[in-house]
Amino acid sequence: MASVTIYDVAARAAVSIKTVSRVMNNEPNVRPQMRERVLEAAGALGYAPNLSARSLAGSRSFVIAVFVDASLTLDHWRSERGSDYLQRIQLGATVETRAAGYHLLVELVDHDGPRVRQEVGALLAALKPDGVILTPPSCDNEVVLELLDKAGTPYVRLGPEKPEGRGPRVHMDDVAAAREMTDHLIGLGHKRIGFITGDQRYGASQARLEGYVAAMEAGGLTIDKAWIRPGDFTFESAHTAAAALLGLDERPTAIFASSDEMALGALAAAAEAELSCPGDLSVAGFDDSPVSRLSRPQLTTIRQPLVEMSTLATKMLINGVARNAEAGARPRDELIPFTLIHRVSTASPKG
Amino acid sequence: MASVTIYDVAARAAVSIKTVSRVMNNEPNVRPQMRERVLEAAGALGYAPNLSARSLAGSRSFVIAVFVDASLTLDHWRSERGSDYLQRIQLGATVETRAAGYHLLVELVDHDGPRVRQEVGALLAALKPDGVILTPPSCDNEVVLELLDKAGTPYVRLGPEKPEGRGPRVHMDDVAAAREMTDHLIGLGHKRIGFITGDQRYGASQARLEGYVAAMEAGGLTIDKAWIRPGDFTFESAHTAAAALLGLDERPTAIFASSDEMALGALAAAAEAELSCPGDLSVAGFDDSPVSRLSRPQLTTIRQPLVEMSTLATKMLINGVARNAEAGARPRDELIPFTLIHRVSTASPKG
DNA sequence: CTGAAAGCGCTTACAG
DNA sequence: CTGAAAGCGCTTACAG
Repeated sequence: MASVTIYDVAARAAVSIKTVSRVMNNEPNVRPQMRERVLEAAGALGYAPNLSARSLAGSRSFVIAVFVDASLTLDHWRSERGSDYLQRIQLGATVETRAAGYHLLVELVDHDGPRVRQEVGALLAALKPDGVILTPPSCDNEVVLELLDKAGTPYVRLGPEKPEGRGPRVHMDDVAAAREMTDHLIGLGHKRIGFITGDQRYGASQARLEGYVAAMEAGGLTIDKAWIRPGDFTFESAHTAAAALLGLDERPTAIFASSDEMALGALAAAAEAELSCPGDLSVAGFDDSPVSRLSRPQLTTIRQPLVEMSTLATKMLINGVARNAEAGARPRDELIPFTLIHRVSTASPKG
Repeated sequence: MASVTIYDVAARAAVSIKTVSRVMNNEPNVRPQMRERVLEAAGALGYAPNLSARSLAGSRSFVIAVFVDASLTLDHWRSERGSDYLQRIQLGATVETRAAGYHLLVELVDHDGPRVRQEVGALLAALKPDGVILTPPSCDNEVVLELLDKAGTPYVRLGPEKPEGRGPRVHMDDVAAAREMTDHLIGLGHKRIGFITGDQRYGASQARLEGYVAAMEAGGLTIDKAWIRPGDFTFESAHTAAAALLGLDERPTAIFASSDEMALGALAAAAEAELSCPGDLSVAGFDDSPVSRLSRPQLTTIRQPLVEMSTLATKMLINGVARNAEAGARPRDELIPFTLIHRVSTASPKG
């Protein structure tokens, strides 16, 4: 079926295509009566402007792209992990792009090796997106940032590690969050608190560890280095780590895992050691992912405002706020607040 | 920065733009030497063909869209459920589109009310996607199918309920899967098997119930209607349903939940009733979602081949297989096999 | 095997 | 407030 074009609408409304264009773009300088006629014709014909033509002729593509790391995504899938990080990021972006008449493109980017430059270069040249949302590690990749700057494509960095003047960012304070959770445990009376780290490929892992260390020090508690065990965000890694912690001569009375999924692994290890939670052992998670509510006891955790972050990032891109890299103007830096969700898995230690 | 166009490449290689076009599209009839020169020039210039221009001038847009229901998605988010259905569908589609040089667009569609026609019509007119992947309930929506047919846009229906001649589909047999799981429980020696249904807005919920009923009947077991309890795919709904089942005078020795998340709810109810799993009670799930491995005991469940399904659907769209609605030719119907994953949560009843 | 011309459906930059 | 012309960067259909 031949599609209906701006010419068909113009003919039916007996106006020029320019007038149709004005109406479709909500431009000023159209008499109400003309606008009415055009709208009527467009409605009757079921007209919708062709995106490709708009993009080619004009300066906007009505497309926002999200860059996601290819190998991390595939890894995540292969290791069958339950994180819904991407899903939440996407939800905010999809809803927001849709509301503004934009479209969301999900692009897998291979950040390892020398292909990045070629791949991202081609992506930007072919797509000409009006904005790009950068998830880790894209948000910290020098080549990606350079290419984006060179192409003049606005972008927002989601949860970046490197702050220094590299474009607008939207993030949360992982250090402060981990610190608050550790303070929560200390406040409950815990002195021996174990910590399970996340996958070191993510900057957040290091930040959360820092927060834990800072809070322990501020609380006057000396960290036994045996209390810090490596994990990689998987249930199994935390299961192993927690089992080791619980096998210590003086075992911790609380375990702070860097993700909810890992907290569940710690819970399983506790059950196997016949320790009740939170009676014998407190367990804290991080993320407030759906799985944090799928255990008994339900997990005390940190709520990451991922949907809010991607919603804001998308808005900035569409409003043009992200573009304001004015001479000397500092790029926007939005810190979104986290929340400690106190559920059932943490309590005061016995005695 | 002004982008590099086909003219720049043609000039540098000292050929016509048509030759550049041929090389970029891997068309025949180009001498190796010419091709070499063009490739060299394109590489040096960092040229990538503009998608909008290709789409406008040619017959392909290099875009595949996935239609996802808006309210179901928002509901899912609000109810904080842990299903990764969409994530898995998207993974297959993203990887496949990328491999073929295509791009994946995620479109939220509002299927309730009268807006569908306008919204989907505008989407197709504006985007002109080369193919559309239809997730439920898009795959069964008459207006969506009609619009797609009228526009001549190839599509694949993922997990549709209505089979009759409405375009190609890729799906799994939920009835057979539920039947196999029920047979598994019967084979273990269970006679009183409780069933928790899924959200009735999804066709799969009804199919799974049917499979359960069919297997019970085939096994010569009479179903007490108190054994079938309503759920909506959430942990809480199953927790309530399972508690009711366990409160029966003659309680079931096994519970088959229509999703993994619900199986975890059943597990929690069992723990509260001080019943061990699988010793006192067997619990089976459905989906093989990541959460099925996050419990102790790990869940026996049905693996849904979602990534395989979306991968195949995308391939069909890109290969043009989905387009073959030749006169009289029956649309492709691909049934992807499921797998019963026997883990720890199911065993023979005591005694 | 190669290329010159026309046109895809819009927006831009101008003119009136 | 409205419109005629040019052009965005490609592919199509055709000629040689």
